[in-house]
Amino acid sequence: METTRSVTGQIYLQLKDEISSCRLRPGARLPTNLLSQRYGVSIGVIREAMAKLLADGLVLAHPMRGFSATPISAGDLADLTIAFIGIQSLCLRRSILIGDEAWEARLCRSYASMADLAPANQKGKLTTKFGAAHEDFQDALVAACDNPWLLSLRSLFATQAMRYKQICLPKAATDPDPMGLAELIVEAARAREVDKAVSLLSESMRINAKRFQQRLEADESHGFLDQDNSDSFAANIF
Amino acid sequence: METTRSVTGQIYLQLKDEISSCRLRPGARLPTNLLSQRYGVSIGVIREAMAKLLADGLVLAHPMRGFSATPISAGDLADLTIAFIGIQSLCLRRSILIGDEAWEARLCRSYASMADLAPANQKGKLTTKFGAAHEDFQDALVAACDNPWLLSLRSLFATQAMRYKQICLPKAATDPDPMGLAELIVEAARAREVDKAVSLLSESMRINAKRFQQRLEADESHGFLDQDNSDSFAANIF
DNA sequence: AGTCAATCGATAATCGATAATCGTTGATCC
DNA sequence: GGATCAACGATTATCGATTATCGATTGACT
Repeated sequence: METTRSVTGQIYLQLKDEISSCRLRPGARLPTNLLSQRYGVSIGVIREAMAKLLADGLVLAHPMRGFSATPISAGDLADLTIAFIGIQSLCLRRSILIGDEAWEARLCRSYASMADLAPANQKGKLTTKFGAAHEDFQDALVAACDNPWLLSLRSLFATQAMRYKQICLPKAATDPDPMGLAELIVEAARAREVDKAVSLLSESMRINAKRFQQRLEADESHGFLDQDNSDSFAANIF
Repeated sequence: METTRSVTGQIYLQLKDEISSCRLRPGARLPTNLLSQRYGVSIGVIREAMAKLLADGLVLAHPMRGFSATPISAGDLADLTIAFIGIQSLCLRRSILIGDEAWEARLCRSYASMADLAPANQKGKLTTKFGAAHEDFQDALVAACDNPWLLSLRSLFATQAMRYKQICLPKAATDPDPMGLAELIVEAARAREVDKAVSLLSESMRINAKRFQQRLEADESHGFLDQDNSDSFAANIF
């Protein structure tokens, strides 16, 4: 989309990053005038960036009352997980169906480099390196999927999931089995056992989501995720 | 979204309608200045509406070269069909899983009113009434799905499919069996035979898409869908 | 004559200011 | 004393004009 050259595109990417990383807190109001002077651009640019973020589901529009970062909640995570698993499964199905040797090779390579980083991860904290490797592995699984619609949907959900990762990972319990079912998934995928691969991947995603879910529910019971911190939104933003 | 009250929202809906109905031809350029004077609003409003249409996949953005209505093609229809079937299946699965008696009742009602209109349709031309009934039937199938993500994806694809309907239906061959597999689908859904219902619905959608596909390929071989009519875009728009 | 560069017209992207809208506060009335 | 309404302040939505960018055309140079 060559979004990096236009001012709007740059602002969009910055805001997307700030919201994805939860530096802009879920539920926080996003006044256009404050943002425009913060970034040194006009209000129109901010509004246009907001429109794109709206499409990503990263912000909510309140008519005549501006925008806010979309809140996160245990309930939304549950919905998101179901939908994400569904899309990822569709992509994987198609990927296995039409993937060639090159796809298999990349998948194995990706799995290997993730496995290399797993021991380091066992120490207790998830390194960003391992996180990146895990994402690369997920990408490799569906790399052969040729359907642009499914792929764009997948990246939509990946963006959403990112926010929950950022919120939950630092506080979540150590993953007892970071490699999960990865090896079995690779085997099933290479053997073109579609249903098996899909159900394994689904199970793997469900397990991960559950850890986040528990973390979120604990937070919610303490009111940590109150979306109504509108009075201190200025502090939230910067 | 209360989109009807703001100027941007109204313009968005108008443009969405004009593109969905193919009154704004696929591939046609959409110069912001022309549109702004056409609708009597500022360029900013047009741009903001474009951003939303971009999210709907109804327009394409060409950096520094404006917007155009997204082209349609046999290839895109093929991709779209696969993705749409996938999403619709996910919605249907969930709908059958948690649908109650009220859902069953609505489904039967919807099927009945479609069946009532089928004989009239047999005469040769698809009435808009039957089309609406068919859409209502599709909605009723997934009405019990409670996942907002899946539902919004479904409406996204429904919008896309609308364009192909508008283009292909008037020229397509008469549907020999307009009711398709509807009755079997209803039976399977009510019996909670998830896999059966899903595969029947998938098959039904595939058959429909195939008719459009053939029509499109015929048109493409005659060059009717050339996207490169940029010189006469003004004539295209109005 | 062919190729490359500078210029020109057309169009898109951005801006600053204006108009419209909402929530709130304070005064008035019951 | 409590409730209602009106004016105010804050914030958003919209506009028209300015600036930046693109593609094509013309002209010079090899």
